[in-house]
Amino acid sequence: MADREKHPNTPRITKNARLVLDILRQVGQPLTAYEVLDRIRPQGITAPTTVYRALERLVECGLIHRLETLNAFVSCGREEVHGPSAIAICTDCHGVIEMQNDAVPGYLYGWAETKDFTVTSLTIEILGQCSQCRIKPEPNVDSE
Amino acid sequence: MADREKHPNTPRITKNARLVLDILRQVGQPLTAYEVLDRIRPQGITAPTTVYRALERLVECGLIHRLETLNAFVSCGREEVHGPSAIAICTDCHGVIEMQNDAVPGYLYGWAETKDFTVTSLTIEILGQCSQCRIKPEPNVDSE
DNA sequence: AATGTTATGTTATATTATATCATCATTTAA
DNA sequence: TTAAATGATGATATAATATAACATAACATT
Repeated sequence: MADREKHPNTPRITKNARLVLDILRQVGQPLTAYEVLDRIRPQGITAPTTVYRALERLVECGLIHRLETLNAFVSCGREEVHGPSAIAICTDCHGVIEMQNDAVPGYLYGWAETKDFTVTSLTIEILGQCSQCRIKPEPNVDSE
Repeated sequence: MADREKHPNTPRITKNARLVLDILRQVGQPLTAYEVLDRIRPQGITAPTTVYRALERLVECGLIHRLETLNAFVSCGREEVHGPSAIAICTDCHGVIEMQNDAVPGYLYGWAETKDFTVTSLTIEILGQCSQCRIKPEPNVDSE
């Protein structure tokens, strides 16, 4: 409630949004909408629409990120995110590293401005391999 | 052919890739795979698979970009692209502006390195409104 | 010609996302 | 206190995006 007072233009966190947020926080990794749905079924949620609505709300609240390159959603590293961030995603373990530095967004906004382009959203995603997974590569099933 | 000599690890441009590339170049705007399919049907192509294969090849060749935020594909502004670029996409007219500057990718690579993260791909997309569309807004259907 | 390799064709299906409309809950205002 | 308005949820259907799997064709090499 304090949240709402501080950020009155932000949608409130409804019952379903709460359920979805808890799942994403508990997992700590990106999940697709349907993966969320599978985990939320025990709570009586059966329709994709329901999950998508909750996810959309949470994105608007800045509590989760949508990862365009994975078609998935992940809870923010910090409690809440303000302004755009860059996200590195390990394609092996699906771990996520967030960068909250303003430098890159700042630069991109600046560039957009020179093109007389009005920015409404910024997506910066980096796919690759985290240090853990480089050291200890995916256990290969048929490595004879 | 000179191309293949210069970039031997790049897939060659096959018949279908050629067809798709020509369409994307002619249109000059992002198209979804199925929009490409519609325009390529007259050439006897009927299956999504065929289009996706061609698109994948063209992305590998660096001749087109995949736009993650639109699930669409657009031919490169330049003949061919080397290294990652930032792309601004107008949500009104779907026009695309490419930035080929190395600064941002360089910064992001640097950041990834500090996290000991090995980058395999970089996606930078900016959604918003181009100057044209800000001046002359979308003709609103029911503006009474 | 036999073989291997790459590209293409064909069918089916998986995955991701939205539209639509009905119902329920909560607030607002008469 | 009810009526109206608004916002959230539920339920069903379907749209839009993408891939799997396997068959055939084209082409190069031997």
